[in-house]
Amino acid sequence: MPSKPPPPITMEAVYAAPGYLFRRMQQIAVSIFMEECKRFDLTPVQYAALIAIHTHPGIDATRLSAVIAFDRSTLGSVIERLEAKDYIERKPAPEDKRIKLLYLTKSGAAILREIIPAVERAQARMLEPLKPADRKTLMGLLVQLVDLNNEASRVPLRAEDALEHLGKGG
Amino acid sequence: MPSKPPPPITMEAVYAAPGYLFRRMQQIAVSIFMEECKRFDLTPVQYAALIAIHTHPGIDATRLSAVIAFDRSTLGSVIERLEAKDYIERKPAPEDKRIKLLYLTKSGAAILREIIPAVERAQARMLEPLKPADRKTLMGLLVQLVDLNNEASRVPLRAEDALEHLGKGG
DNA sequence: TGTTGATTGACAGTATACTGACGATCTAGG
DNA sequence: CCTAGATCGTCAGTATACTGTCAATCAACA
Repeated sequence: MPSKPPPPITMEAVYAAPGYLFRRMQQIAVSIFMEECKRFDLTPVQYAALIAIHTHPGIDATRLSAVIAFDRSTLGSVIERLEAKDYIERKPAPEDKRIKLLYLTKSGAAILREIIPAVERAQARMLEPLKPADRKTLMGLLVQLVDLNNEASRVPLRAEDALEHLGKGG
Repeated sequence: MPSKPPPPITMEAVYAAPGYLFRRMQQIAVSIFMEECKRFDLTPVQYAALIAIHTHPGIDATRLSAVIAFDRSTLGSVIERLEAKDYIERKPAPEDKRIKLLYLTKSGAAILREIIPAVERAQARMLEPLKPADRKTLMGLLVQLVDLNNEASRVPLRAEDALEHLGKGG
């Protein structure tokens, strides 16, 4: 029986590959986000971090990285920049000298309120070319895929675990 | 009539946002690619560049950036690294002193042949958690979305345009 | 022909993203 | 109490990704 021939080396194969499409779509998404939000001087990553700190005041950097599925090393510089812009502040934890707790400043809370409409517009624009039914289908499949592939990424999302020690009386 | 209330600020909203899901999926895709291909010392981007140079020998950096939808600045360092690994070589164009033409070396052609099965495995693994029918649906929608949003990215894909001057006799 | 405008590759600067390592610190076990 | 292991923030190193700029070069036009 004949063995399967090797796949042809063509750009068409690249253009149809999941990895290529995910990278391309991410580039497009960032581009649209930055365009809608350019008057705010906030990147998508910085936005996600602000939301997480707003939702969980007093979170530390390691737990924050688990909540938004971010590399801890990368997060260090993100936090630094947010602090430099006076959107967040770091306070040492009294009971653990290793930890620094993160809080939104008034400035940070204000920018968050202001930027949200722009973010909503950006998110809508990313899917706009699709028919409404297709948007739902795509998002549904993506949520599934990201969830089922969670452990495949270096920094899996640990939304609940990360918060056990945060005022929930775990 | 009552105006729509502002959306709540929650992590759930972030987790369901297209931009967040695209970023997350890209992280996962890169992670899987690197895992399957770690013995080859090639990144996803370097792989795409090699394929494009293989398909279009003698392409220059600017056209290459259009063919794989890459920033020209970024591409400079990618080319540098591929050249340092002796997978490609740069030759000055005789009729235009600004341009350097890109060619695969024997080493580059060899690594390409060897890595392809690993890349195929990686691409398959990214979609593996979904049912076969859902994989097709997702890829179909993504291809559409990336194509229809092409102009929204800073470096739109220009597959055909870029090759008008390359042995096709315009 | 000579100048204008566009293109090419290169560079500096910023911002993710990941690997691996490190000292400081905390926790558990003996 | 004291040490072994774990955790925390940080840092160095590499690799995308984008913005903006620059000199060299080329093409087109007056």
